[in-house]
Amino acid sequence: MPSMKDVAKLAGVAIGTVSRVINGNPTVTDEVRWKVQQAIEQLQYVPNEMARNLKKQTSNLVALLVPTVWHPFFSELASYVEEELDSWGYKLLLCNSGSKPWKEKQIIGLLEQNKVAGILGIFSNPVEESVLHRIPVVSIDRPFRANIPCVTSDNHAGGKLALHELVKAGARRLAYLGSVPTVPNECVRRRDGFLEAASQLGIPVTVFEPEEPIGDWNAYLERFLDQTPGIDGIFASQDEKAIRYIAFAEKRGIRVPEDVKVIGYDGIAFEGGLRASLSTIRQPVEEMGRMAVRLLLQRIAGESMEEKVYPLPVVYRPGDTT
Amino acid sequence: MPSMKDVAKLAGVAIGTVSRVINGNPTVTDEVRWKVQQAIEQLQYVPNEMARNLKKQTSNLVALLVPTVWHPFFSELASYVEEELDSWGYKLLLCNSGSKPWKEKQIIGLLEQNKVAGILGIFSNPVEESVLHRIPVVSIDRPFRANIPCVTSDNHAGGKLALHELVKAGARRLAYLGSVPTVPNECVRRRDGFLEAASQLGIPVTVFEPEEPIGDWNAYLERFLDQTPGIDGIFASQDEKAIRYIAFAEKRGIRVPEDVKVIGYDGIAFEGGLRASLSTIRQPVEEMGRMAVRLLLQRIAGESMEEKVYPLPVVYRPGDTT
DNA sequence: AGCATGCGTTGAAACGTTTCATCGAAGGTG
DNA sequence: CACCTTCGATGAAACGTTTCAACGCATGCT
Repeated sequence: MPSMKDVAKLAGVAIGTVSRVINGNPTVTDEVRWKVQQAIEQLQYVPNEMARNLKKQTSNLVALLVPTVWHPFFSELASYVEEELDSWGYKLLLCNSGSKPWKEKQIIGLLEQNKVAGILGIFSNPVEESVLHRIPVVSIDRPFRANIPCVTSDNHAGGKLALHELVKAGARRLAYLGSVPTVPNECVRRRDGFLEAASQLGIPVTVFEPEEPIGDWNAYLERFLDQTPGIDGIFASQDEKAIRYIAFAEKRGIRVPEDVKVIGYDGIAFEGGLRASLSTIRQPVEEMGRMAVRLLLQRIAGESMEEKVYPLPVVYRPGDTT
Repeated sequence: MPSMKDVAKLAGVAIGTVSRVINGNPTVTDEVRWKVQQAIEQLQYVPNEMARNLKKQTSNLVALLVPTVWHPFFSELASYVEEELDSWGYKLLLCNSGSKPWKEKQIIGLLEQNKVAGILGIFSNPVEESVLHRIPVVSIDRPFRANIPCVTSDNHAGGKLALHELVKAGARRLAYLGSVPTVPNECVRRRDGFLEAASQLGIPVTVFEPEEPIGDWNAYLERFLDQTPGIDGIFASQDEKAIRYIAFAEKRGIRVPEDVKVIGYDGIAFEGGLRASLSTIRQPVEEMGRMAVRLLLQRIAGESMEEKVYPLPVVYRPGDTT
């Protein structure tokens, strides 16, 4: 592999001059620039990014930390994040935490060693304060700490929207099928928006939330059905929950949407999926991904942030379940 | 950020000694090791991976190049690849090529600059010979060149399997809904396996393949229906095609599986999706991902490969469309 | 006592850049 | 003509590691 030294020798200039040509520094004579470019061409020289990074003490790598990329929402997100990063000359390091706090910590440690320029994450637990001093971090979906910028969908508005759409579809006896409320992802805000709008309209809502991550879905949904007799409308905090509910309910002879209307949240459900699609509150995944990247790059550039949580507008995507 | 120099000074030893302690070199006295570890602890020292990489002229980064991670097959693959890499101490660099040859080339160039340890890819066009001399490469799904190891599913066997399952389900007048045959992904082998098994049983098959990537699905499927009247069984070269066909056909009053049985290929279709699932030939995604990683790491370690194409066994996953 | 042996440690070179103080020549001014 | 600027180019230091030849010091052998 040829290095700058070789280029410099061949072009008959100093090594620093080669550097300036490569970095587009304008204080170079056209003649010299031409000679250097010739030499680069001839030697097929390509700059060694590692050396550059070592010198500059930062890399062109940005990490995206997700629970698992094998989930439509996260893979769609990753896709946009990669695209946006690429357009700014950064590369994407993808890490799966499996939602395990210890794994998350370990990964962040490794990322520090690798001197990534910044970290984008859907975190499962708060990021250590000390890390924040050393690496720019932007959180997605989960506002753990006040001092990390966080990009989310407008969960509160989404919850309200879900309620209004269920009512519009004719449902009157509603249930909320939620997530563990102690994990501060934004599901609680979806719930609160939903409940707030419901109470404004004087509509009763049964809230059903697990106390810990769900292991046995069948048992869980069985319990849900028991506790919500006569229900005719459901808002699920995530599409996946909605889909599982529907599969389970139909086996029990409950028809969707005739007997029960269902609205999910996320917008992951395979568009034009087999036979039916889920009505859902669609998160603005693309905007969230791109915005998170741009915020992170601002941080990397040393600019300060204006606000702390950036909620992005959601839309209702009608399907066949309302 | 403290460096080895600081640690060495604090521990009162030479800088090289610190290096040996960190790398677990056994030729270090327990006493010295202890002193160094104390110093590391005290200074909160973490090795700088960049400097290490520069010196060793390689990184702990492996790139995975996919057309788009926003496709269930690729995101599942990425997930397993990441996990396997992680277990070997490598990190995953994710790149989307968008199936664009120019983009693919550009990315590979950047990866070279970044001195990735190796590249795993679902390539859309042949990788330049010169690159192969410099970086270990393993191809997934598409055996472009004889000199790159390639991990695929056993497409030929998968095609045969599809035929037998369609016949078992009672179909007799079959069609193959395929992909552009000039792109040497392995779809042609699926077709050939399908046709071979069909001719052995003396069953006629209508082959329908686009000449270029499909733009207008409606027009395309319209044409397909016109050219395959009276068909009662379809093998689609990819799940996505199968799903689109079904959605389109049902609008035309064709019932699946009553009128037409359908089998896809990939195994991506959302398990337990809304109401119905696709019958499909499932690729062994996990095995493919892990094997590709292991092959690549062998290459990186300088070992030679035994064979060139590694086909992994597929299974039939029955759904509601046969 | 003299000498080879082996082991643990040292110090410096090297990896390939960027950056900065310095230098030399050309051009403008008094 | 001497002097000050300006501008392009130079050369070396620095980034934080790894690696390797060399070194000093016990130890065991003759």
